[in-house]
Amino acid sequence: MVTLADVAQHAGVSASTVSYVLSGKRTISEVTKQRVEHSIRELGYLPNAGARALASSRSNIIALMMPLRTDMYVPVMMEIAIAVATNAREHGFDVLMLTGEEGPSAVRRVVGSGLADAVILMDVELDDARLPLLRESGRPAVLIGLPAQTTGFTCVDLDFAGAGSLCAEHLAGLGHREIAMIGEAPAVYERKTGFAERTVDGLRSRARELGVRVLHRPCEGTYAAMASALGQIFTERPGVTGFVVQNEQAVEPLLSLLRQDRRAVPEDISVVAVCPEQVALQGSVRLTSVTIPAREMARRAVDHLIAKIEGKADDEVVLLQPELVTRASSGPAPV
Amino acid sequence: MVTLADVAQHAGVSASTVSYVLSGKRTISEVTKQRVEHSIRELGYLPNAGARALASSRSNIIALMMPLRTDMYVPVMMEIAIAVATNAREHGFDVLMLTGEEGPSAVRRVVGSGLADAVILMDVELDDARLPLLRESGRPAVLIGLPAQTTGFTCVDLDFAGAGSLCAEHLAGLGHREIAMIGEAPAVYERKTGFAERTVDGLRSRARELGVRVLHRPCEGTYAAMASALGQIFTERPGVTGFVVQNEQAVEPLLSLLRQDRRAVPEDISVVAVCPEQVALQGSVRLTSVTIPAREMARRAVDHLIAKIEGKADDEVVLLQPELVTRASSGPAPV
DNA sequence: GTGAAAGCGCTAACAG
DNA sequence: CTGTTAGCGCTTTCAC
Repeated sequence: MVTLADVAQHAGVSASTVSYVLSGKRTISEVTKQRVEHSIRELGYLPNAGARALASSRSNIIALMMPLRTDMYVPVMMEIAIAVATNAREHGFDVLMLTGEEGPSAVRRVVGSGLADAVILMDVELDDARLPLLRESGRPAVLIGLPAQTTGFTCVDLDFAGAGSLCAEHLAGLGHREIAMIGEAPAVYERKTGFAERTVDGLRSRARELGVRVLHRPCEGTYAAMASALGQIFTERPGVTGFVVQNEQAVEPLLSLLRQDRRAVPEDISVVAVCPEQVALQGSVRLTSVTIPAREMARRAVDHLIAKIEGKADDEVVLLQPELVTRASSGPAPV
Repeated sequence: MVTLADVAQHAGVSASTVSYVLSGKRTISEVTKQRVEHSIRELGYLPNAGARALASSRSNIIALMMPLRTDMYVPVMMEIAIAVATNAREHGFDVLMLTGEEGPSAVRRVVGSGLADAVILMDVELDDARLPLLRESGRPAVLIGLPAQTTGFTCVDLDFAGAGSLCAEHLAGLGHREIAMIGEAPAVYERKTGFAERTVDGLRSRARELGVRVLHRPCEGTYAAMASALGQIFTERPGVTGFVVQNEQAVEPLLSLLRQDRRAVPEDISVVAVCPEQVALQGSVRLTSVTIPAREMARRAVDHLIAKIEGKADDEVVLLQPELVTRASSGPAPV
C-alpha cells in the first residue's frame, strides 16, 4: 500500500506539503505542486479513507435512509437514490445506503460513529420516529418529504397541494364538473406520509372554488381493487367525467378497466396523473400529468446538505413548483 | 464525543480491555465485561468508524455497484439493493452505493482507499469493464450475473438457461407446438449482459428436443413496440399459441394487446413470464412464471462475500435453480 | 512557500 | 485474565 509518506519521499517534500497539495488549503508553488502530482500518479497513490476521517473528523459520506416501508413508489425511490448518489459524488461525497429494516436507531449509529457526516431521509412521515434522534445528533440533515415539525431540518418536497389544485384547474378548465380522485393505497394514508393528504386537500379546496365536485377514493394498485373502486365511483357519482390518479401502480389498471368498460379516454373520461414523468410516458396512453421531479428533489437535497456541512446554509423548506403537462389523456368534458 | 478511553476510565479498566470486550477477540471475565458494558451504555459510547478502520484496516463497508445503465429492470435492482443492505447489516456491514455514472474507476477508488472491504457488482455484462480493475485490486468480490471470464470472482445468478428450458417444457407439455419469445429491449442484447441470451439458448435447445418451434423477438417495453412485434409475430407464424416473456415492462402491454386482439389468455394464447414474483402477481392476469429470485441472489451474494472477507470461502459459480409456478396465464394449447 | 511534529481513536502485538 | 504501548495514515497547528 502506498501512503502519503511514500509520495512525500518520492517527490522530495514533506508529508504536510503533499497533504496541502491534495486539499488545496494553502498556496503551493507551481513546481512542487507538479512534482507532487506527478509522484501521486506514478505511485498510484490513493488517500486512506479511514485515516483521513480520523484526522479530519469528516468521512465525506452521506447516509441515505430509505423508506421504512418498501412496498410503494419503488421507481421514484430508485430514481432519487441514484440521483442522490450521482450528485453527491460531484461534491466528493459517497453515499451509504440505510434501509428501514434497522429502524430509526440506524441514524444514531452512523452519525454517532462518524461514519456519515450528514443524512438524507427519504419518504418522511408526518410524525417520523427518526426525526428526534436526528435532531439530537446535531448533524446536518435534509428530509425529502414534509413532516409536521420541521425545526432543525431542511425539507425538500414537491408542493403536492399545488399539484392538487393544478389538477382541479386543468379539469375544471376543460369543463368537467364532477371528478374522482384515485389515491394511494389506504396504508399510505394510515401512516400519514403527508403528501397524499396534501394533494387531496389542494385538489378539494381549488375544486370547491371552481364549483367542481370531488370524490376521493384511496386504492390499492391492483386490478381487483381498481375494478371495485371504479364500480363504486360510477355508482355513487354517475356523472364523473374526470379522474385524478396519485398512485403509480393504479394507472395502468385504471386505463385498462376504462377501456374494457367502453369508456374512451379522453373522449368520455379524462385522466390526470400525479406521477414521475416516465410513468406518464410509457403506459398505454400518454398521460396528462403533474410530474414528481425525483431528480430535481435529489439534486436540491444534496446541494443543500453539502452547503449545511460546510456551514453555508440555514434550514429551509423547499417546495418545488408543480407543473402540469397536457398530453393525450385529457380533453373537454363530454356534453 | 465519548471515546474508548473515556469508557475505560469510567469502568476502571484499560483501553485494550474495552476494545476486547467489544470485539470478543479474547476472553474477558464476566464481571469486567459487565462493568465495561455498563459504562458503554451509560456514556452512550459509539466506536469511531474512522479510527477503527485505520487501526484494523477494515472498514466494515461493502460497496454495491449499480448497473452501468439505469434504464431497465428497476424493481429487481431495487429489491436486490435493499436485500443486500439488509443482509449486510446482519453481518455488521454497511453498504456504500456506487452508481454507474462514475465509471469503472469507482471500483478502484473505493477499494484502493480502503473505503470498502469488498465489492458486489450488479448486472454484470459478459465482458464487463469493471472486472479487470476489480481483479487487480485483489479485494473480495461477488458478481451478480455471469461474465465470460469468472476467474477470481464468485458469481451468483439465476440459471437462466434452465429457466428457458423450463418454459419450453411447460408449454410443450401443454401441447403448444409453436411459441414466440418476447425478449428484453434490443439494447440489452447489444450490450451482452448474458442472461438474456442464456434464456433464449435454453429455451431454443429444449424446444428443439421437444419438437417445438421458437421465434425470438427482442422488444422495447412500450405499447407501440409491442404492437408492432405482435403484428410481425402473428404474420410470420400464425400458428403461435404460446408466449415466453422476459421483459418486465413488456408484460402488461402484451396482455393488454392480446385482449384488444380478442385473443383470450389462456384459452387461445398461453403466456409464461421470466420475472420477479411481484410482477407475476400484480398484473391484470396472474402469470405463470419463472421467478427471478432477487432476494435470494442478494442473500447468497452477501453471505459469500462475508465468507470471503473472512477468508472462509473460495471462488465459486452459484447458479440458482429456476422454478416455474403455474398460474392463470397458461393452459392447454387450443385444438 | 515549506517542514516538523503532535495527535485523531482505535487495534493488536507484547508482556505479565 | 488484563495492562502497556506502538503504530495505523492523515490533517493541522506551530515554527521558520
